[in-house]
Amino acid sequence: MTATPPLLLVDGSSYLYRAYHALPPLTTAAGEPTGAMRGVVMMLRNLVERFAPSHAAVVFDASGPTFRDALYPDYKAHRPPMPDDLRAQVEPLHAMVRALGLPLLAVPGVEADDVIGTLARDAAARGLAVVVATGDKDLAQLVDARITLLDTMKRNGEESVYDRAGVLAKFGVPPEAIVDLLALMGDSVDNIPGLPGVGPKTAARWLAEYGSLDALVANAGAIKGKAGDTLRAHLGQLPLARALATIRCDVPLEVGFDGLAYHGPERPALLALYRRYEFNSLLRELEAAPAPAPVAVDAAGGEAAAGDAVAVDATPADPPAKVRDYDVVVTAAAFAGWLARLEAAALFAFDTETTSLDYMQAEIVGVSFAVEPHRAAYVPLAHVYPAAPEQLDRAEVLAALRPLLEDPARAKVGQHLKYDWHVLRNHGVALAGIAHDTMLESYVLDSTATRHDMDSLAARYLGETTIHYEQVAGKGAKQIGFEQVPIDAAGEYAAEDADVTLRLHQALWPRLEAEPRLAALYRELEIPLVPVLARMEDAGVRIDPALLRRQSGEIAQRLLGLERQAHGLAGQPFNLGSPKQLQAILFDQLGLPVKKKTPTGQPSTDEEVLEELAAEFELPRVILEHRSLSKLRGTYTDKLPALVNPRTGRVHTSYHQAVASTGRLSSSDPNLQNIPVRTEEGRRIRQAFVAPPGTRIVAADYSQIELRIMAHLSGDERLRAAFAQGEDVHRATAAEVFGVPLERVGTDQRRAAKAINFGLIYGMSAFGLARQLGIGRGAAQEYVERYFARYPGVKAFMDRTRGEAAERGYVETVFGRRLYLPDIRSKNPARRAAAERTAINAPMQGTAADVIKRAMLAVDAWLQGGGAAARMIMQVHDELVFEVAADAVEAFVPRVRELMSAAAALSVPLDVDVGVGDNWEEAH
DNA sequence: TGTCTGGCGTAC
DNA sequence: GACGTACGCCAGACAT
Repeated sequence: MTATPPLLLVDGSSYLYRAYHALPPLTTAAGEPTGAMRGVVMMLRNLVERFAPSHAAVVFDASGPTFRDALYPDYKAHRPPMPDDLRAQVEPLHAMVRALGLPLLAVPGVEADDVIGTLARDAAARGLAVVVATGDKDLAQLVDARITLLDTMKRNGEESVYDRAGVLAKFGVPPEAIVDLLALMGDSVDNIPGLPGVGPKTAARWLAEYGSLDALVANAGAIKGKAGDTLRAHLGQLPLARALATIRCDVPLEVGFDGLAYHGPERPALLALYRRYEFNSLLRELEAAPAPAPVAVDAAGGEAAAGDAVAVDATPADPPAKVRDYDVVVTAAAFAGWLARLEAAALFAFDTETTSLDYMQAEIVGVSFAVEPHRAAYVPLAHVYPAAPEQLDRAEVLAALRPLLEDPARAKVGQHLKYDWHVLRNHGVALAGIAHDTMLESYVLDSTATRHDMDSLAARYLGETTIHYEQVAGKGAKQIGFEQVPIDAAGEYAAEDADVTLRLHQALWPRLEAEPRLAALYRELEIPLVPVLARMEDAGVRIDPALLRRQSGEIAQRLLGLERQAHGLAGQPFNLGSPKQLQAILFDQLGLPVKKKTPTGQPSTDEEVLEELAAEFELPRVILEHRSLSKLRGTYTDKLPALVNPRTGRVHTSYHQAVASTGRLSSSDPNLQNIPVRTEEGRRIRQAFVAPPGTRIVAADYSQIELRIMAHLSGDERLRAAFAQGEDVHRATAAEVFGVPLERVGTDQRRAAKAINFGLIYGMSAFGLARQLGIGRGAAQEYVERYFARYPGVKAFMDRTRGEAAERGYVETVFGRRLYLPDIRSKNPARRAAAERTAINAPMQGTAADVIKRAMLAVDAWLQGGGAAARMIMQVHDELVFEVAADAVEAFVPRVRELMSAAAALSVPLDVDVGVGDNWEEAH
């Protein structure tokens, strides 16, 4: 940050659209749309806090035509009118911007970009630093030594800052060539024609080579190839395209620089607006803030590091000291006081601090609590750094807390409580009464958000920057265990965690309650699943490390042989594991034909390409075998033994409940959901997942669950009948598509039908099907058409789903789980098509996830009630794996089949295949 | 030495 | 551009 506060220019229009498409369509209780407003207000608030600008402007497009329409009648001709639920937010947003104290500009006849350009250049000429906040890359042309571009609110929640070097890195050309770049590329959103087939890469390459559009045009005759022809054919349109892309920096403005002074928010107006549009967390924050809010912040941030305990890396943008009241509890009396508060509370937030992120090893270092906003306590219990002060005894404190923590009737809220469940379990405390988990609240509200960690949620829903773990414990090599963090810093951090968790819950829960189906999913499925998953993780699975090591050894031998063979064929040694080196050998040295390219333009060496080349050449065959074996060794046979917990002799995965946007679980460290099964070689790894003496492995998987769900969702009579009659669905599909009797279906026909069935679930096109089956596009198209003719209900379902997604902006599972699809209305056809495929797939994949989660609850309840001497140890999307006492297996199998089949009442039966064995491979 | 990205491959 | 959802390996580039 510069010493002098910068001029902050915000492209209000671009952010408004971005927020509208990126954020959930929130409304007030009365149904008025507010999501986009809220997104923009949050962003403005963060920008002001961060840059502490002395002058600022938020610029919007004015209504009516601009000079560009006069230049080019088709300008923005394809842009649909503003959606009603966005238009409704424009006026309220303007009011909020004004109440925030930010000068607002909307100048008729020009666009927001032109106003920003004019203001930016003017300020830069005065020697001021300028920050332009926008989602529109066209503004990159303004960047210079004083003007920087800031792109916040990206899909992944990160931001990008573009100075001159940044623009060059991002676009491949410097700011002054951006206009030329845009003229060549065109802009489909604005309907500016570019050169057909010329994208950012080609355009940047040309400009890098010739320096400017003028020089390129002058040398157009010298450009070779198809692109050169294209260029020569379209020379005439370039001047207009450039004029349209050029931002004007000479717009006459009524307001002068002094008129852009920023004096801070107008509190009463802002309070009224927040209240009117139900921005409750912002409202509470503003109400809690001392009035009037301090505006002038020393931009150099001199005082920031002087804070008492917290600041390891405090930035000037950290919120000013709020009314926060955090205790560090080190006396029996203080602890007794907090215990009493917890006992009196209807709900309390708690959090544990530990020695390790590995839930099986973590020991408690301290615990924190909150029962009301902004008031929290940290109880340090095992800090061990030199001269650490006296702390309460860990065992005694946990014993005192035990009745509360183990009481299912005492409601607790936490962030990712599954972890705390494990940590307490390590100290013999059985956590019960998990009433709420903010991570899951956030996930159920919007599963497409990339992160549901507390820091992200605090920023998103409270607009607050929290103390990050790295700030107190360091990171990388310098990271220390939490037990070594000084108690003062630990207290601020840990107490804040409990406080923020509580306040997040207060912000999130009303939103969930406002959506009854989501609330039910959260309350009845996700929350009860927490202890079930914790128990599965805690159980782990026994593996046979000696077997895996033997396999590693064998594979190593074979790899050596293959490597020698490959080097011989290549005529030189090279690293078979390096796609880059392999690419050089195959395509440069040996001159093999390039079959396809990677997204970065390199010749691909993936399996499909190598298979194709292997028909003619020997080396690719050797590489393929080497690849598959080194994958097995590197990912599985070498790694799994290292992950065996020495205490339990088993591997304990982590199931992630808030990662997959469709509602599935995911698994890591190790990932038990991608253990090989398709090849003979791979399946040997499953032999190392063994049943301990006296037990057996039982694997139960849903048969064709996603296709069954498709039958249910579509209601297609023919497909439902196939399942109802227990037919082999791929065979039945083949009979329909190829018009032959069931018993006459050939293997290739069944294989094709299977590919069609899977393709449908994934939204595959005829093109993809053709590639999958190695047939012509016409033939693939014909298959698809015959399929839809025979299963018209499926066709109707897909059309309906796409339409509904476009209309509502999200799709739902049978149980009401929601997945937002902001790209469904994208003007970019590729993004829109991808969103449509997700729209088709998500209800099926997500419903399957809901179903197996329900099954897990049912089976767990049965087992916890003493139903059988068995424990559930793994979940692999459509499969549950159990470790069952040998003498209990016979009774177990039919019961688990029954519970899983009954997990959902669909209009088709849910069949479950169950296998038993001494290891996972045998149980299939 | 650590961190990030690209290319690739495993599962359902 | 063309098949959805994940996790994780290795190589290589680059920052520390």
